Amino acid sequence: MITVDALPACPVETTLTLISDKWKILIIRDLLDGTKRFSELRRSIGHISQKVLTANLRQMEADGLVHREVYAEVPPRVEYSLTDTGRSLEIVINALRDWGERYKANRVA
Amino acid sequence: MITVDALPACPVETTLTLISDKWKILIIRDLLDGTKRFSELRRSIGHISQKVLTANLRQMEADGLVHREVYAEVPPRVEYSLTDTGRSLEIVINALRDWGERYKANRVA
DNA sequence: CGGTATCCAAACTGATACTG
DNA sequence: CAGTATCAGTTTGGATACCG
Repeated sequence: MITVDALPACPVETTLTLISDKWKILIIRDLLDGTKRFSELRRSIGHISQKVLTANLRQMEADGLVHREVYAEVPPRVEYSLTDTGRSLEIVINALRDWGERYKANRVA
Repeated sequence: MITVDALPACPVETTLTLISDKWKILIIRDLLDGTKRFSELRRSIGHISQKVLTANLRQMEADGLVHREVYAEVPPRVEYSLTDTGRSLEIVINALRDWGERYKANRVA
């Protein structure tokens, strides 16, 4: 858990502290579509190792962005979803998406 | 220069390819205030080494985000500014800033 | 299935020294 | 001033093996 005191003064840096890792943004992008299991998430993100995905999800859970629900079944099932805070990042993701689309369009033009 | 062909299909990932490095976002944040010399930029960003700042600026120049102007003086003067494409990232930066402010406010509350 | 633990190679970073 | 070059130290990441 990143405490308030440890957050940088600049709000831009605050956000970067929480999601600058590129995987985190992709995790949020994919969880915006709804709850996903660990393996589903791994597949939808693309090329990410189990270790790195786990580490990212644990941090995001600690930071209050992601909710982790463990079902006591055999075989085990673990589902990940966005918290309200995590979902509020949709605005940021959309800004990234819009800009990426325009950048590509300009490059082709 | 990242060619169009090399850009990921997902526009979110395209944007990340260009600016996911946290320094790049801070560089853009600071250049949004106007043209800056190398040393000014280094100071305004905070704790960044000369090597890393140079490397980031070179890449951003190649990607068409930043303009580099060298003045043939002694001592030399090099000024960096945003291109139109670079400046268009202001929307993204603002989204990051707004979200960071809200996140901190909620943490305190 | 969804992890954790371990090892190792590769990437990044920081400090330092030097230059046009 | 604004770099480039080099090298050691730290981090990061992938591969593998094993567990509840």
